[in-house]
Amino acid sequence: MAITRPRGTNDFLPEDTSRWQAVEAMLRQICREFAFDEIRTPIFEETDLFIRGVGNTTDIVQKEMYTFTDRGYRSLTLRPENTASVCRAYLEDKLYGRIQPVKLYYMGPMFRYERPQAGRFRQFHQFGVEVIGTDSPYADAEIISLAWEFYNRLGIRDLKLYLNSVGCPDCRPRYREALQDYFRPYLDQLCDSCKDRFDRNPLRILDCKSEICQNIGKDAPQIYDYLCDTCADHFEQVKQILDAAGAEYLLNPRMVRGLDYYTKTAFEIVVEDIGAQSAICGGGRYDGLIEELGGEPTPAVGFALGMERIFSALKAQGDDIEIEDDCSVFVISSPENQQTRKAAFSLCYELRRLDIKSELDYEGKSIKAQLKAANRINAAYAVIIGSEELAAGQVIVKCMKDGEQTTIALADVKEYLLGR
RNA sequence: GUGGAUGUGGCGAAGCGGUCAACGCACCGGAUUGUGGCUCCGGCACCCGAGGGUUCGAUCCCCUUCAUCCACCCCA
Repeated sequence: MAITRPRGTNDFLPEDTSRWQAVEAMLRQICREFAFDEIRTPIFEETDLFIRGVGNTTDIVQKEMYTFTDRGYRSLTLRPENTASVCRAYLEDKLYGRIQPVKLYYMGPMFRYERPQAGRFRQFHQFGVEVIGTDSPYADAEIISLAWEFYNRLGIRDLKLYLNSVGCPDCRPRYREALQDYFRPYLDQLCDSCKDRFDRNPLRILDCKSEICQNIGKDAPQIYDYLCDTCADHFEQVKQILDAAGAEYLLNPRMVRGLDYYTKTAFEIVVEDIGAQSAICGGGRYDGLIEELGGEPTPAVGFALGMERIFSALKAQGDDIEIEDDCSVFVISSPENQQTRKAAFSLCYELRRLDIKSELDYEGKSIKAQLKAANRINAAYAVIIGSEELAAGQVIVKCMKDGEQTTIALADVKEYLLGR
């Protein structure tokens, strides 16, 4: 095979796309119930949007972006995530002038240049929601419950919801310093990646898989002791609202968000048994992003969930989405009689207009072969238009399940089949 | 970017230095007259990811390369 698809991309075949469509329909339905409207933004944007929006220090910006120069010498980037674009649209399209908050959802492909692995692709698909224009903890709780409801409806089990607060530009730096002060004496004992993390993102040391680092980090200061009053209060309210709603969450003070723009609430939904990339949904509050992009200070919350990981989880848990793979009617004609073939074509067309899924043979195969084809695609009925039948204005309707067949008038087939 | 595993027909899968590269599934055709699903018969890899090398001889050994999978990193 000469040309293959680019590394880390997938072809979704009919047996896949029907499942995707079912999940997408479920997501749209839930969004309707929660009063979110869809937004579609470009798949590529000016590179600077992501540098400013996602954060120059993040892995995404530093090594994972698909950036190219177009013929007008503009630097463009395939979107690695969609929140920055939605915020850009909020400003550019003046959504701040509408009723606040603005509640939007999106779904579509995202692109990150990473080594592929279980649950990780270079082109992957996210569904996400954003609530822009309110700092209410109810908004945080709302989107969390939306995500949770979705997974429950889908039937994914053993989910864990991790909740944390990562503070804000007022209080996070203080915590960061406290952590660095704490780890500094142990710096040369930490694992290699944690030595890097020390400067880049000391919060991540707490989450290291190495036992040594875990042990060293045991008595490290907790974020909760450093949150400012505003953040602490907000966090407290989110927890109380979730408690009141009966949501089960786990506080995870070590959970860090990868993207620079997060403030206050951070959450993650995780399923075991889909491999190392077990985060199936991640989100939080990003009160500083709109301002960073040149707008008025505007609070917002959102999350993104990975579509591919949904299917991994379903598969790992032995579940599948019910899909219809049968055809209702196969119309058969006599291969040697063009009149019957045309009559079959016409009947097929009419059945389709009645919303009856119908097929017929194009190749002039023998009746035996056509019946075989009907059987193979799981047709419920075969309608046989033979020369003799056509001459008499009749057709044979054969039930493929039990083999019973009856001869009826051609004019009556549609009604007959509609009644089945 | 780093590490490990793998790469034989549409799919699954034997063979691992020397007979025509097993087998199963799928697919195609046939088993008398216009009728499927079962059974039976027949067909289906000048080639073993690609390129080089070693050898009298390589799918099986070596090198390079590409791809896939898994893990690190990070994240959805």
